[in-house]
Amino acid sequence: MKSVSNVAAFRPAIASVSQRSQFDIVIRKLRSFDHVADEDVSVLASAVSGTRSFDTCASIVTPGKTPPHISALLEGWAGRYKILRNGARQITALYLPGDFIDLHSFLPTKTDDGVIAFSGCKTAQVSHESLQQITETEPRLTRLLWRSTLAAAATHREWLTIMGQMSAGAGTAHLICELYTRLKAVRLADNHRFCCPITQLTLADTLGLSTVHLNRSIQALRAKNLIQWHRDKVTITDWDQLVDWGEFDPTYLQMNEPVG
Amino acid sequence: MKSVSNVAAFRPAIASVSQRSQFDIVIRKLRSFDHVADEDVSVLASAVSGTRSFDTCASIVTPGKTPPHISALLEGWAGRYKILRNGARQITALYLPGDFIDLHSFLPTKTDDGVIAFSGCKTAQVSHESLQQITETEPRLTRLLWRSTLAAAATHREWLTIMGQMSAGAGTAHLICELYTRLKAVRLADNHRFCCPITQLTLADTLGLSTVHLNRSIQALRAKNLIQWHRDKVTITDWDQLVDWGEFDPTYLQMNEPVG
DNA sequence: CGGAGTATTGAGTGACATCAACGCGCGTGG
DNA sequence: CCACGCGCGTTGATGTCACTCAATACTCCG
Repeated sequence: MKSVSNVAAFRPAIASVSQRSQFDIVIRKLRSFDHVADEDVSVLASAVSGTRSFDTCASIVTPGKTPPHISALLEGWAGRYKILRNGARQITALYLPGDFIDLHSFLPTKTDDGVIAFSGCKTAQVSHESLQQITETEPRLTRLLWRSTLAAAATHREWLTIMGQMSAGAGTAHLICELYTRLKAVRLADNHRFCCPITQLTLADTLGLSTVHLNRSIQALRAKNLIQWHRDKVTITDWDQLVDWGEFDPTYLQMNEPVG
Repeated sequence: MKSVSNVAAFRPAIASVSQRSQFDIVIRKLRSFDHVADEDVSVLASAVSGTRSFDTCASIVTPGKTPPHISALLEGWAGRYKILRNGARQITALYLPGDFIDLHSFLPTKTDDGVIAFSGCKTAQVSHESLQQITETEPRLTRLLWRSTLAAAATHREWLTIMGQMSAGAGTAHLICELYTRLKAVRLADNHRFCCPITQLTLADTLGLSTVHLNRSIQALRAKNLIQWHRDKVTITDWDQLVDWGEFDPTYLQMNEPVG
């Protein structure tokens, strides 16, 4: 666990034009699931009360504390994690731009896990009250938001399969396919290339591997000419084989458009 | 994968008195999360269109097929699973009496996993249309159902932590604690004893272990005098130590009452 | 130019998997 | 009632994937 300097910049409560256009990424994400009515877009966008910025390694949600609002990620990568007594850390979710981070927190749920920024991040906030109101008056939008939490749960199940049954190499391939597919859905990746701002340590904690072994798994993928990985630039040089090796089937991501 | 003889017994669509009392277990489960209004109980119970019975090893949801209705488990244990090319099976969820099995299926989600009965099971059905209607007119009940899917997601994250970071023995201890706690919440367990109708093979596929190693993990727990396990009867002889060894914190189960 | 963080490599160890055999309880059929 | 077979639990021997420890490179940054 790194230091936790939370550089939060509160904005005025009235959604500005620029704020709204930043929020587009969230709409793009929701549209990747299904058609979204313009009216629902308006309702959701106007529910945003402000944005916050986080430095790398800043704590977005502190373990054990229920945040006073729900957040959607506008920029950067973040992740949910849990720490065990021996210091081991498991990343249980990776949040990419457009993802809701803790949509579940508006229901009086308790969690003992935290959310950390893996790169510089910006989030948009919606108050619990606003979301509660949406569930009262906007059933269609409510179903859409519910659905986005269900897609997250399906991703959890896929990761369970990776960790329980797949080899380190296959799991790594699978995760790379997932990240590319999710980024592409919000137009942050294309041509089998994407920017991966997180370290191998983070990826290792996600896959339940040691950094050493993850590194060797990545190198095995390189040796097979399936990927290139230089600093934070990842290029998938053989998508079909990577998909095959990782047994990646994007069905669980619930997207309505094909991948390529 | 065993044979799949689906002995389904359809009942008339009008909920009978006995059917309604069977459905009580689902209400008990929902009440374990939060207070449930009597009106919501009525609405939900009247949405039940019938029950079905399944033999051990019967397929409750066939992989790849979207079921025409959603199901809640009234009796028996079931589980969601995914099979890989090499035949490896990962159990991604264990369903106990009172749990909704595929509450997510009413939203047009696709899944390539299946649900299988681990013991004789009975389910109650609610049509997608009824559930859709509930989301239109019953926001409070909708939030409650949403919440139950969020608790399932939190359980997935806990299992990710088990599989990624915990030893086989600690993970086994954790799962035993979880099962007892969940069963106790619906009054199917007490006094640190419960009936576990599933085989070690199933538990091993849940924890991502081989049967041999799971068996040795269980025996280690026995040797420490933490549990007794004879046929399908499990007795936790030292709850505090089992909780400690498995680092079990029931927070993620979202229950509003203490455990003991 | 030094230092911190990250990536990479090597060597040794350990946890868990695999393979194989045996016991045990239970249901079934003779 | 017993013989048989099947599913499941248990045990031992052996193999291997991934972890740990440790050291070295690379890159960025001050």
